[in-house]
Formats: sequence, C-alpha cells, structure tokens
Amino acid sequence: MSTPAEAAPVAAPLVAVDVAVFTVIDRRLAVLVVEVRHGPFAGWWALPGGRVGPAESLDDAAARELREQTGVGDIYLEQLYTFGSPERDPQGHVVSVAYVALIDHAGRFAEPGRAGSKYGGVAWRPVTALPALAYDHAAVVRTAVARLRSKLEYTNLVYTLLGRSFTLGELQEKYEAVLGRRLDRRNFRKKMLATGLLRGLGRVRRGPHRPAALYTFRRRRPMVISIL
Amino acid sequence: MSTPAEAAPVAAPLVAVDVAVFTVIDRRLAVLVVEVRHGPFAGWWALPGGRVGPAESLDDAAARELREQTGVGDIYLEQLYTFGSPERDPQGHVVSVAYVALIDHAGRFAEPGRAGSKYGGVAWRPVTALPALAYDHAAVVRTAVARLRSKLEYTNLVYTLLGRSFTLGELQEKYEAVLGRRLDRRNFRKKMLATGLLRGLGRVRRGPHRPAALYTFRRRRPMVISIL
DNA sequence: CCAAAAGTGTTATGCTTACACCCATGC
DNA sequence: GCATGGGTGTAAGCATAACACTTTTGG
Repeated sequence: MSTPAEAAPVAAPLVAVDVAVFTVIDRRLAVLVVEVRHGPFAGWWALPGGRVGPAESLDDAAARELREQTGVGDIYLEQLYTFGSPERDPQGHVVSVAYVALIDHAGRFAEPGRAGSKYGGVAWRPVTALPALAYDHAAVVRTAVARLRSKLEYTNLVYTLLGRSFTLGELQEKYEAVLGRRLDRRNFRKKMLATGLLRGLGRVRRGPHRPAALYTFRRRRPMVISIL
Repeated sequence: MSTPAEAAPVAAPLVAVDVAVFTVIDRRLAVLVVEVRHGPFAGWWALPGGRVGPAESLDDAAARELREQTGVGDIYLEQLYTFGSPERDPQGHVVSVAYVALIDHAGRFAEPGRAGSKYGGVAWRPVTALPALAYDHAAVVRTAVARLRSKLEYTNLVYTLLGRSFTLGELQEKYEAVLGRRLDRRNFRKKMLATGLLRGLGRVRRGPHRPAALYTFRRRRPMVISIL
C-alpha cells in the first residue's frame, strides 16, 4: 500500500516500500496480497507496504511493513526496483521502493482466507490468476516474476521456498512453478547433484508412492552459482 | 549530489537521484564526477544528482540533473538501485535512486578538465583510480560497474559506447575496458558477427596501420540477446 | 494389480576455448 | 623494413538436451 498520509497536491515526493512475497502453493507460483482499507482503492487488493520512517533504512521498512500487515517475518528480502511515476498514486507523489520476498509457505494463511485480522484480509493468489491490483502493483508483480525467473537460474535462491529437508521431486516442483515450464527429471537431478549444494540425509520420505530420498541444502544463504 | 535543502533532524526521507555516467577513454572505463560546492562535502567529488521535483518521474529527474550539472543529454539511462541508509547523507535522510548511464564520450570534457562552469568542475575519472567520493557514491560506482559487466554480456548495450561506425577492434576495446579483461580476437569476431547485430558498411577506416572494415549496429536500441 | 512417483545412463549436438600465421599500411 | 593492428580456421573439451524403462510403494 502506497498511501500518503499528508501529501499536498504539489509537494516533495514521499517514500514508501512495497513487498511482493512469493511462495509455491499447489505447484503454482503465488503472491501475497492484502486488502486496502482506506482511500480511493478501498476494497482492492494490493501488495503489503507503506511509508518509510524518518530514520529507517529501506530494508528495515520493507521487513517492518510486511510483519505488521501480514505477520510474516524472518524471510528472504531483496530490493527489486523503484517505481516513481507521479501518477502511480492518485493521492500524491509517492516513490515506492519495491522488494521481492520468498518464503516456504508451509500452510501460512491456509488458502485464500483471512488472517491479518487487524489489517484486513490477507491472501495468496496465483500469479496466473491475479485480481486487479491497486496502484501500479500489477507492474510490480510482473517485474518481480521476471526477476525471480532469472535469479533462480544463477543463484541458490530456491532454498527459500523449501523447508529443511525435501525430496528432489519437491525441489524440481519449485523450479517448475517459478519458471512456468516443465524440466526434464533426469537432467535436473544430474545438474542439481553436480552443484554440490545438496547433502543427502540418508533418510527417506514415505508417502502414497515409492519413498523418496531426502536432501538438505548445505548452506542456507544466498549464493551466486550457476545451477540450471 | 544528495543534498537536502530543508531536512529537519527527524523528518520523512527526501528523494534524490544520482547518476553514474560511464564512458571508455584510453581503453579504460571512466566515470563522470562533479565537484561538490556546498555542505559538509564541499570540495569533494561526487556523482551528478539531486532532488526529485514534486511531480517529476525518477527517469526525468535523472536526465534533468545530469543535463543541468554536466550538459550531457540524449543518453542511455537505466535505473540501478536505491540507496536509503539513514546515515548516507550527514545532513538528513535522503533516499537516492541511482542510475547508470553510458555514452560515447567523443571528446566531451577533453580529459580531466572543467566544463560545467556554472556548476563546478566536471571530470572523467578511471574507475580504477577514483578519488574519494562524497556520500556513499563509491558504493554506487561499485554496484554500477558490476551491473555493467553483467549486462554487457547479455545485451547489445555496447552500442551506447560507440559512434555510428566503428571497427571490430574498437568494439572489442569497449568490451575489454568494461569487463576489465582481454578477449581472444578471433573468437570475439566470430561471436559478434554471428549475433547478426552488425552490418558491414563496405567501407574502411584508414589509420597508422592496415585499414579496418567499418561496421554499424543494425538497431541502436537496447535489446536482450546473448552476446559473449 | 494398478496408479503414480522415484530412480537411473547414453548419445548427439552445439558452444566455448585455445591457438598461429600472413596481410596491409604508415612511418 | 619494421612495427602495428587487421584478418582468418580448426580441433578438443565441455555442457546441454533428448530420450525409456524398471522399481517401489499405497491403496
């Protein structure tokens, strides 16, 4: 939400942050949206966000707004792009620094429902079936998805979408959801194992079908390393 | 320059733009710096920049500040990153949207000299021998160089560093200056010609040595296409 | 026993890299 | 004639992409 509190018609631009949080639900890439409570966009969906405080860094502001509006914390956040068209907010000139975040949703906001109580509805929406978004947030999501697709191919960022242990099938599922295309299973395994990023746990996940070996990431922090 | 005019000790952050303009001079990557006139950094060098106007877009502000302070216009500009640490400007919280620009210098500011008269000194400085820069502008330049190096490898952006006609040797020289390493001449020619981006002019540049065939870019606008 | 996911190797192709010699010119 | 950059091809190694069958389990 890029809602200026006191923007006069002609005033210096205000600074806000907006956060596009992504996760994979049901093999589809989904983004977290919140309900706008006030102003011309009341009732619309928007990305969580808001004004940057007087002595606050941009990264801190993004993390704070996200936590306050959705309860989501301890999450991978990366600056995306800054949107500053004077027309992007009908209430005044708000320059918004957009962030991308990634999370293993693990059942948060169990499907399209309410959660943030105090702050209006919160929901995951598949990026392929987005509702109309307030402000220029549709453009923010487009830019964010493009960034994610390209970064997944040259970093180890997938780890943010997974729990501590996972099967190679689950790993591939995350890639396919973000990239929006199917990958060859044999080639995928070969390359992932060749990166040396994974460590086999020697355990197995049981389920409805043949049990699958469990893996974990050796290091859970962002690294630049060619993967696909 | 990220100089707030009226920042109170605790106030909403102000919005500025800073521009890192690059060119290749003498086979070295150089960045355009201006002399700071006022404030705690008076006498230091800094990137050109300044406050964003009330109803001005960020792109417009970057182009305007660059033109006003250095006389440089009609240039490739791309948003880089937004720097917002509360400590980056000792005079107050200024969020600065940094831009990268590229230009064929063609003798502008003939070597370390003065030019912007009204706005203090203007000079090209090799990125390998930068003076101390005001604010966090050293970090901006580092980030910008990293971006340039990576973008040169998957776009046709070199064209911004060259005039309308050029030899393959000159083209390679620009790549080597930005990337900071030598390239194999035969492989470079093969790949560049294979991209289909170039058109031979059927003319030749005469000089102190064997004449070289002249080429031009078929299209002088930014495109994403794997090159090196 | 059936459905569904797990697991596994080989081959062809294209791309990348390394590398050396002659040519044309101005001085 | 010499110094300097222009111009050209090939071979080896590597990474990528395409492709099918067997295994294990739960239901």
